Amino acid sequence: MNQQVAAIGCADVLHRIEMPLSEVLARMELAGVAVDVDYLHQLSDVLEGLLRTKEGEIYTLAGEPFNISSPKQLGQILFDKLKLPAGKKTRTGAYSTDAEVLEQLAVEHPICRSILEYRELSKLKSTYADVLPRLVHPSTGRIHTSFNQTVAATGRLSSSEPNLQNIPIRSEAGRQIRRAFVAAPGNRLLAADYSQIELRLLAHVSGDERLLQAFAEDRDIHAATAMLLFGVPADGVTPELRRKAKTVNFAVLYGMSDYGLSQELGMPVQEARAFIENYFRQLPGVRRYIDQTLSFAREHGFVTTLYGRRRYVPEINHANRNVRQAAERAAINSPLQGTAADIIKLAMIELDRRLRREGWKASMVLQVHDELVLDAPSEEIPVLANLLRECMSGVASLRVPLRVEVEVGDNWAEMEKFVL
DNA sequence: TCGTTCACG
DNA sequence: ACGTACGTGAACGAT
Repeated sequence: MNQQVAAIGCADVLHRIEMPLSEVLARMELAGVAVDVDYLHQLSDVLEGLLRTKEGEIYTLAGEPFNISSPKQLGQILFDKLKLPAGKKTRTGAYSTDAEVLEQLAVEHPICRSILEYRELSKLKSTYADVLPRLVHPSTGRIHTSFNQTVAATGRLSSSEPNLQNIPIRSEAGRQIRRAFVAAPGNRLLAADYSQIELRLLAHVSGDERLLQAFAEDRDIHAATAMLLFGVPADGVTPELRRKAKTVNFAVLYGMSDYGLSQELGMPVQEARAFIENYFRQLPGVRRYIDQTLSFAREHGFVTTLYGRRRYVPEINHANRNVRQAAERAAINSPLQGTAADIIKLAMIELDRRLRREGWKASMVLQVHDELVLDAPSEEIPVLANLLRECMSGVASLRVPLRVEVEVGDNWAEMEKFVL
């Protein structure tokens, strides 16, 4: 088995990453993370009240009660009874009622906004507020997730039972869930995340001069992209231009199509295509990287990360265009997402080794793809914060610096920048 | 068990 | 003419 692994260039990934990491993950799972159960029970009650109110609103607007959580019943109310214009269909041919559709219909009828709000609150209550307290272990008083090493095709970890990698943060109501994740008594949470790691890796692997320079100067990368794309000076980058550039940057990482970008930016396909052409004109190294990656994938049937991890993309030469293009997007994205996974895994191994060798009381408790969370005694925080930053930023030497942002707080929602 | 929806990076 | 962003896990309703 070792010979076969070595023969495909994965010896380092196996012996220097995955095998040592398994012990680190075991320690993290055993350590668990503290949650404030009383707070979650209160939050659940609040959500229950808000849901009841919202439910009544929706029944009144619909003229009858129905199961709001049933996409089928909801579709009948919206598209048959209220005669709202149906949008896209689902894979099975039913009219979609997802957030994107409801957002568009919100200008037509107030019930749509109410349903969006109901959905948000319902998600928070049923997936988080009601479930997390039941998963607190009776003897440790903490939640012990599983970090899965062999699930994600790119080399990322996944987390299950419960998934602690999708705890809400984007909405204000969602952040109330995150507040329940706390440090042990006398401790604080220390969190560090890689800033723009996938775009930095794109700069590294593509060698694109302007991208490299932007990161060397530690520029706001989306603003810098906006300057290039729209030909404006730094003080001409409006929030709107920056937002568009940010979308284009994400689109590149995901192997964009002109159609996909046009949908995302709400503009004609022609315009989106012009954006893309302009992007590649300004950043020719990125186009070369994409061309070379696709060409390699078509020839070999797989792509690799910086450390030799493979993602097989057998459908890269498929006759069906949709199938083939999906494989192409995966081939473009996987080396970036996968190298980022390799890098944080190496940092976790190094950090764990130092925590043990040097006798720190702190524990690594969570990993969320580009972020590590530690539960640490308050007195360890100042020095530990620097150790954490050094481990994460120093684990790989690339053509761009790996910037790490460190935060401290009493709970996972209310973190402040660590400054020393 | 599958489809839909939605939480995260 | 058509139409998808990459990677996950979980709850819920319908079957």
